[in-house]
Amino acid sequence: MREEDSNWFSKWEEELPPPEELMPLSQSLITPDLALAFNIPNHHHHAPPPPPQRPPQSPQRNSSAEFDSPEISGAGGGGGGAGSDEPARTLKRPRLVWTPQLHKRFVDAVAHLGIKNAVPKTIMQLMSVDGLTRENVASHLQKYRLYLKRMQSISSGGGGGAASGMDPATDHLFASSPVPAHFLHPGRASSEHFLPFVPVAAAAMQQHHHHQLAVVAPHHHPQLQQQFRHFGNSPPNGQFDHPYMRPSQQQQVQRMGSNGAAVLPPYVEDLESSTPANGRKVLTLFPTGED
DNA sequence: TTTAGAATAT
DNA sequence: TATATTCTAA
Repeated sequence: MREEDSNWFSKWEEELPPPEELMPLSQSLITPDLALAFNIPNHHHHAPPPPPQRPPQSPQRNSSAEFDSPEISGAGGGGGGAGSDEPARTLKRPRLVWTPQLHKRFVDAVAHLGIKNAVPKTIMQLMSVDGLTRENVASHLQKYRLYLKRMQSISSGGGGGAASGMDPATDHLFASSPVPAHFLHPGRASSEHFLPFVPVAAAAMQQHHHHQLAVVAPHHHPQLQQQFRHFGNSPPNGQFDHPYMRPSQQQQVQRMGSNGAAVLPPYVEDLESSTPANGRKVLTLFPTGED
């Protein structure tokens, strides 16, 4: 019927940067130890296979540990604690750093899913960022919602100007990506074709063909964000950075032929890991060289 | 059971 | 502070 509905996704895809636009990885930033731990060949340039991070939730046990972190996390000796015998099952992963690019991915996924269907699991699947866990997304989503709420409060109450209550440092990340209008006033999209119901792509199950509900059951009522005046959230300038990275590795995200399953183009993360004195690894998505 | 959401911890 | 982890509800 409406071509718009059918095209919205295509159009959205088009705006995605081609592989040529992909940002060069800065693998060199990866410490030798990390590279070794992740089986990353020491390629000064080029794009080596992404670091196989331990799959988030593996219902099935992969008998073969893809990689085990050597002494980078354990270090020291003296027992090392839990890591001695046990495989990388309960290993702590490096802390994820949400770069503007990654956040952009996040926003895009949420935007196209709709607030209603934007749940951590779905978002995670749509983002197709390997290594991303539901927890990562959930945590970020939590903060993102607070951010949106804060913006609503500002525009609504307006007590003292938009600048009030705005933490530059805190909101800077979120400010990097424009907030879709539907986020602010769900249910009523003035000049935006908004899909009332978006069947989640899901389908991204583990290696196994275990079928899971691809759609979120509209059981509960999503708390509707009160509509508020649309205030110019567009960043001053130079906020549009959509340089993506090279396609991610194997990503079992397949689009559902049934309905317009949203599949975001592969996303790759450059990881730059640092090993602070604490020994806690830090996973960093390398920025695309924006300002 | 699993998952979302919020609270809390590091 | 940012993110992870934990806890509780649905």
